[in-house]
Amino acid sequence: MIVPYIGAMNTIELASNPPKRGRPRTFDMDAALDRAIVAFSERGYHGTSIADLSDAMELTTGSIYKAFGDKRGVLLEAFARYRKVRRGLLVTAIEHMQTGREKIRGVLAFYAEAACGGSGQRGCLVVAMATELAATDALAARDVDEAHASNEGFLRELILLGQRDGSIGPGIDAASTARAMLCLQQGMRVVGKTSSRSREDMGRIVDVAMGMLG
Amino acid sequence: MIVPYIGAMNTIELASNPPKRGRPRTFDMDAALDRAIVAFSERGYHGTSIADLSDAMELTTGSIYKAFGDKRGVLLEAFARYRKVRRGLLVTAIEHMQTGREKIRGVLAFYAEAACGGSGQRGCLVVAMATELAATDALAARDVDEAHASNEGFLRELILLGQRDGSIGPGIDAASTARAMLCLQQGMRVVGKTSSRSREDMGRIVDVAMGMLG
DNA sequence: TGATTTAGGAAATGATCGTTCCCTATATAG
DNA sequence: CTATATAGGGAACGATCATTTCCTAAATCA
Repeated sequence: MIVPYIGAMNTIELASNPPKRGRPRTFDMDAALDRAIVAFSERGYHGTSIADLSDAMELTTGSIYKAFGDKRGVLLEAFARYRKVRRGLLVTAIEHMQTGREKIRGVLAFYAEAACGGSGQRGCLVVAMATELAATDALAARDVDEAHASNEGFLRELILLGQRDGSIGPGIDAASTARAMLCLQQGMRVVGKTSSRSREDMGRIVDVAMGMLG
Repeated sequence: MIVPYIGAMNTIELASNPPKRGRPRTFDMDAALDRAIVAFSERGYHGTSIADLSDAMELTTGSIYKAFGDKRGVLLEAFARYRKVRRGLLVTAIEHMQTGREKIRGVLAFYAEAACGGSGQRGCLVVAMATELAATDALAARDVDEAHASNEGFLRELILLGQRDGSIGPGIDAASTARAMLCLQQGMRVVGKTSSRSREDMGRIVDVAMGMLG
């Protein structure tokens, strides 16, 4: 899915026009990855065996290795899709909001909601990869760091937007506040894994966190 | 270490005066657990094999099973010690501070410091257990939830202290603010795993987070 | 059509996993 | 001293792990 950058035209061509030789793939790659995301998020990388993935993705062992190379390949592709899908949902969730301040609240509420109930217990793949693999897998660590930097940057831009539209005071340090909010997001996903806290409890966290905007 | 509850006197007696029959233990239990904590925090539960533990704890396979029953037993004891040690260090770090507000800052700074550099990459055992085991191990999930509740309660009491000593305004919702700060703590440990952020960056997160106290 | 290429999948493989066994060592109890 | 109880530790065990192999199926290319 993610192809190396060569140039705009080539990248698009390679991504959307894979070579049409041999028997075509019959399973739905996105659906399979979505199921892998659930498995890895719930049980972690080492806690998910190929047999588990085979069950979850509804693919045989051979097909998994044919399509992804190895177990780590499944994780890396699942991670890339996870980021893409979650970012898409997040952007949709806040695009109708008017001010930078409201959008920031929307982002935090998006994570608070994800940290509740079933999706909360399922957990966040970014958090799972960070805690389990960052220390031993350099590529995984880079991916996690990229995801964090991206999320932090997204928040920072929204704070700057809020300062331009006047909904956030000019005295706020956008970079540091974005970083703090990134930590809050990731922490909600950790706390949500055991979810003895209600949706209302998580919602109030958002209210409190908005205090960081002055 | 953990003994079944029989009665207050018996419990204390058993815990502090283990029966003195048979060959006495020759290894240092706390030192061994400290090494297990490092191993589990770095690589996670499933990512740490008995052979890894044997290397880290400087104990043979047989000795580990003799002393802890099984791999999960090592984790649970390591977790208990992790909580005890960290709480001790935290209490010491803030006891000289005068106001509730200052103590809260001290707590956040304690976690910010832990999230930096080597200890940041090593990671937090509470976070590791939450993300990897909460979904599949009910006892581990309960332990994590207890740890979170304890940390949240600790913060809440400090906020209430601050409201009594006047360093924190009476309008602050102690419960929700404590919960938000718990998330921030846990999130710092997640982000700290890839630690491309400097000690100064983490320090500024504390400044921003203090804004939640009004 | 026949050659080539890629996908799907069952069975086999070697490595590593967590765990147990068994023997020795060292303490206490009588 | 003998019996008993617990710790230390190496070797062995069955289970499970990730991965490979090999065969069939289904597409394109010439």
